[in-house]
Amino acid sequence: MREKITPRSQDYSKWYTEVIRQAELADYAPVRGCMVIRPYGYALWEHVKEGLDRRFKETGHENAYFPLFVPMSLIEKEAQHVEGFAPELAVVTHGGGKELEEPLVVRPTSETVVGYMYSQWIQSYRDLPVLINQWANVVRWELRTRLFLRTMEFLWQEGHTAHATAEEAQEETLRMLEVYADFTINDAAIPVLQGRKSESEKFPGAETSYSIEAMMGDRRALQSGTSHYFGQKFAKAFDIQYQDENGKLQYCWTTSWGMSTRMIGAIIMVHGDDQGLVLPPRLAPIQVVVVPIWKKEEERTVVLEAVETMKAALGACVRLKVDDRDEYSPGWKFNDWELRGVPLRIEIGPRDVAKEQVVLARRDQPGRAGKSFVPLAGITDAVTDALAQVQNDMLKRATEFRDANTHEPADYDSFRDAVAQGFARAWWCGDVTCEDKVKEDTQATTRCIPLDQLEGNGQCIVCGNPASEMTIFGRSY
RNA sequence: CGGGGCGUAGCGCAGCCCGGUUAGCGCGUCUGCUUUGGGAGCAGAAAGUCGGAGGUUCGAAUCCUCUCGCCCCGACCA
Repeated sequence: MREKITPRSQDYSKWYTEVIRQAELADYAPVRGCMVIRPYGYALWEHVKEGLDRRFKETGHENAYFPLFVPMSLIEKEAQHVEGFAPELAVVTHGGGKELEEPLVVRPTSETVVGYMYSQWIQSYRDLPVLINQWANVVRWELRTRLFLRTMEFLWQEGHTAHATAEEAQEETLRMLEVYADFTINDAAIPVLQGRKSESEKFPGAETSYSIEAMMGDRRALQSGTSHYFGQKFAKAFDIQYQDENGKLQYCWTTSWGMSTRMIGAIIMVHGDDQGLVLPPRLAPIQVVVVPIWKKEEERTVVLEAVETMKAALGACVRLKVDDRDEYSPGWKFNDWELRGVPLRIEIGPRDVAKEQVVLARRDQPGRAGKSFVPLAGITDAVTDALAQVQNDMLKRATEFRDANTHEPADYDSFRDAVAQGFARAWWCGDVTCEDKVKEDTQATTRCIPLDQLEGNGQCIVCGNPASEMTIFGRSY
């Protein structure tokens, strides 16, 4: 028998790890800080990928692949970029039994190789914009790791674009931020705040960084996607130039944006409960699980026949799994599929077959509250409606939770309380010393400066100086 | 890198302080029978270089020295 999961209230991080391992999303690898993504976890990732990839294509992007190794000299071309990544680089110094003339960095991100290639591919304004995405793995030598949230190697997607004008590049940066928000809200059912990163939280080498920020079940923040505007910094470092309509040589304006397997961590922490995972229907590898129930052999035949009929009707429109394993009892299966977060469960036994109905149970509403009887005749509509309803309710619940834990403190004392319990939305002058003070006092950091700002001005919550922007503060992962 | 915890069967642990012959327990696994509407029962079976190296001893999971690894908490980060 599988162990009961540690309740979230008792030890949130233990709960998180246990859910991942017991639901078989991932496992620890023989290398410290690395994980194996198991089939169920990978299936979830594949749905994340599909949701994003479709949106990238819809916004005009193409996929390509750049190499894993980056010559050290390329990494060093952009000063702030090296500085930011140097401490977490994995470097290959030997190959084929010999010491390499130039060490190869295992990419922590690909701006540099991409920049190098773009400088060769881009000659004319007619070559622009270049809109490329790649699905890849990257390595960052993290000191403290956690499954999905921060592993040494992780899977992600990184978009890299080059444009003829600053405006175009800025538009692209915000467009992709919007794509991330759209995916996260509508597919992952996770409400997010879109905003700009402070100077200190910026991506190394970026002119402006944007992120989407979500609140986890323990009220901490998770940066769930980023989009960067580089201005001409990378173009100048990598000599990405084009000739404009007037024959003048110009540097490109570039962007990059990424979302990673960390998203899976967000899904676990935003929706999960003490029973385990709760997956949003749009991304769930299995949307509906059918648990047939019988006592006698003849009942088994009748029940399985009804299941087959149902499968024929439903299988075409939802990702359906029939759990006809003989070795487990129905109760065991209920618990098992709840742990795995399957959004809907159909129970069907001899009594149901006789009444031409099934029991439909919602994962997001545990116990009797989430159960209802549904006539077999209208099963397809009932199931698709229920899936849509679960998806909606999950987003609604997560949004209510976040809003209930987001405060607008009036003074620094209440700000400290607010940030200890969730998010604080407050005026901030933009000065790094205020940011540092907050971090020291409360461990909280600026998460982002939301794009949606109220009219007017206020006073910095820390120093009292005039401030023109409201900022979200919170403790983060 | 600082602090804490842990390495004994697939998983979770006991045994260690106080050395003793075939190293236990629960879950899981396998076989058989009975079961199946919220984590089934009985019977039987397989499975362990006690993280590694060295030492002390007639004898080491247990004592000593060294070492490797992992997890959790802090500083750095998608």
